[in-house]
Amino acid sequence: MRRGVELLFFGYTRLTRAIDDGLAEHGLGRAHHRALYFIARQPDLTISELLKILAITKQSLGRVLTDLAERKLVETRTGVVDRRQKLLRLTAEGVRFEAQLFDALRTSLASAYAAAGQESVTGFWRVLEGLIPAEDKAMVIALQKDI
Amino acid sequence: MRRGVELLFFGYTRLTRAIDDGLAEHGLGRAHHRALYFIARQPDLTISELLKILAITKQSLGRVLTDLAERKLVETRTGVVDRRQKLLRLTAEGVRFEAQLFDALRTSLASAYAAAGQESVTGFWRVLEGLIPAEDKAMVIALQKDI
DNA sequence: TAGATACGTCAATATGGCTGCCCCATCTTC
DNA sequence: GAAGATGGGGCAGCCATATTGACGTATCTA
Repeated sequence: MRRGVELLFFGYTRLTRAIDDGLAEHGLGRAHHRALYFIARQPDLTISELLKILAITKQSLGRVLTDLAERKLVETRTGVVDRRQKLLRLTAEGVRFEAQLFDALRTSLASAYAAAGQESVTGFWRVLEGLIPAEDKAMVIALQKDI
Repeated sequence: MRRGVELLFFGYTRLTRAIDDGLAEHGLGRAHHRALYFIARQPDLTISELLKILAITKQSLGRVLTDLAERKLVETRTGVVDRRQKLLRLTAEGVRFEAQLFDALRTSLASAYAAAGQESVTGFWRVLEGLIPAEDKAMVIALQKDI
């Protein structure tokens, strides 16, 4: 039990640290990366969808998105079916930047995957899925539909 | 790959959220819990050891420990072999409180473990171990010696 | 037309990090 | 025994990221 808690703590914090330098070059923090990541993942995401994923307040997200827009990493378009919505997308530059950050994550994860073996990776996923509360599960599964 | 990143993000954040209410009752935050946790884990830990584990600065930790001491959850004693050191310990109240918080974590983890099966749990551990950089590994292993 | 929804924004506040600098007590080494 | 290294504490100031509550506007739906 304690082992799981600790490994999760160390694994998560060390993985996230892997991209701090890349972010700092643009004067951004981890919060920006999280937004960037999920926008990259699901282009034309709306604000309210992103709010659900990140589980932060509108104000917190607003600041982050403003920063990203100022740096021309993210752009918004008015929704087609509902003009109140804003659809979020990465700019070409945003795509490049996110890919660069993701590369650092991928490198770390890939070496952990390789060291542990495919079977372990499946177990890793299974346990983590079990940690997600029922009310959030639908959202996470929706994300992974188009992996 | 993206799946691993996402699951780690959701799994970690959702697990940590499980204890926010318990902490808030004492006016504490997650930083306090992390200190509490590792002191519970290894009584008579020194300040510098805890600093290495948490990988934060002395000042940040200082504030946290002050809060915990004020609430009489943690106490310090002068080191035996080296009188400059302070050995950190939970008070009886601290032990009770940490156990209560840990219980929330255990409940979440236990249900994830049960749903995934023992084999998956082993894989979960293996992958997470692979995420810990070589320079931190010795420290984590030392922690787990006396599980 | 009335109400709900999506988004934006103001002000104020809290938490948890950081840097740089300086202090004291104690241990170690010469 | 003196000099320097180490463990710990503390100050001032800063930054990033989150919170709440309230209010405004555009747009959709009944």
